[in-house]
Amino acid sequence: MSAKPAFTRAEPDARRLSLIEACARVLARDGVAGVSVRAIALEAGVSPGLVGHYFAGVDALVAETYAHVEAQVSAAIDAALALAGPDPRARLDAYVTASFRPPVASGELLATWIAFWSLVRSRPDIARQHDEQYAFFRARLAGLLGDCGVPQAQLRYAAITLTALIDGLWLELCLSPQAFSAAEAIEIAQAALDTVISKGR
Amino acid sequence: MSAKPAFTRAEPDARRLSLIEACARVLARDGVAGVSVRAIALEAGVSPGLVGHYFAGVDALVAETYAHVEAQVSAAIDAALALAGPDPRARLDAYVTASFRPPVASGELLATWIAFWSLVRSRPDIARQHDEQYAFFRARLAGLLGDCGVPQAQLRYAAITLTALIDGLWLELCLSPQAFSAAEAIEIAQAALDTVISKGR
DNA sequence: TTGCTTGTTGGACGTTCGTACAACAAGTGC
DNA sequence: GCACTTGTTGTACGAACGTCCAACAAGCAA
Repeated sequence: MSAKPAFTRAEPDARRLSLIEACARVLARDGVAGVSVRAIALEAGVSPGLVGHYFAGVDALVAETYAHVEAQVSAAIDAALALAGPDPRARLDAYVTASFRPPVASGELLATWIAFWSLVRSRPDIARQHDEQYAFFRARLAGLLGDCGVPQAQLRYAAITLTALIDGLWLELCLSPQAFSAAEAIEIAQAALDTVISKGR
Repeated sequence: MSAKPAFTRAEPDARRLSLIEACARVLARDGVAGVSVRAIALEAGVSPGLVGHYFAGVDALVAETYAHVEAQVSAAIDAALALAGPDPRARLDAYVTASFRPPVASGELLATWIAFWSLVRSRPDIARQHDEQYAFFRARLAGLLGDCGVPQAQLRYAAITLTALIDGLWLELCLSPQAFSAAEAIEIAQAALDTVISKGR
């Protein structure tokens, strides 16, 4: 008679991933306040002790969850870029459009971002992770802008400007979706693109 | 022989205010994770039970702290506007400049904002408070823009755009002050002002 | 001075937290 | 089939949490 196994032994990487995904779900459902070792273990269908076996603490797990979710966001944007083809301006438009549609713009994602932001000020390692992430955001956008003819000397300002604008629109859109629509956010961001690109010519 | 009083009885409004200020200090020092009834009471030099006597819970206290801190921010901006005199464009410049200098742009303030944001998704009353607050932000900016000649038909988009840009710059400036400087943020925001205003003419 | 109102205290209570660890069992190599 | 490694469990522990409330005392009215 074969009894059901008491647990299944997973590949370490797979188990880490399942815990990270469980953390993302808890953040999406209950926000920062709902995150705890036990809640995450319960969500992952795993005993509480296992969380400590893979992560130094909740903070570290949140930081890795942010990195994982951010990688998904980047993948979604890269997919949109690939779909847009080679035309530089079409690629920028695709970047903007993808930024304000699911899965990038969503209240569930916002919870992960906020949880991560709340750690930046007190944890130097997480501050560094944040800096690297946003430097990457700006660098990717600067590349797209350069392809559209924005001169090198203006790339830094242009990238900071558009990253901040998109970030601000994204944040307010996720926090209160009824203040303005995703379509309006796209329209606004593309108008800003027009200005930045035409100025550079 | 007059012994030292065991406690001093305060005006209800004054006591509420001291608790709100203590909450703001705890948020600034320890972030969202450090906020608890006991920590706030200790910071205010008051017994833990008193917090429950004035506020329904930590969430309500955080919401009122946000409102209070936001009122200080608005007061700082209004003071900058008053100092700028009557010229519409000078007033807009003052608005932007004040937005990126202390006390508006500061990591301590950010902690209060993040704590508040973390409550928006799960608490409908706090979501409403947020919506009203940002509607006010946009309305004030729309007023200043209208004084600069931006036509009525474009006021809504212009206000959304500039609020989002300033918000995004402010957020990234507070999170990682070394990515770009306050002076650069001011320069960027004023360039955006130029564009929006000249487009309207 | 006396009595009343009520802001305030401080601790009890049950819950939940993160951590640690001994025991267990799944999978692997031999 | 056996021993070994180690991923996994489940619990115990102390600390910290929010809530509650009886007792206390400051300040006011009479």
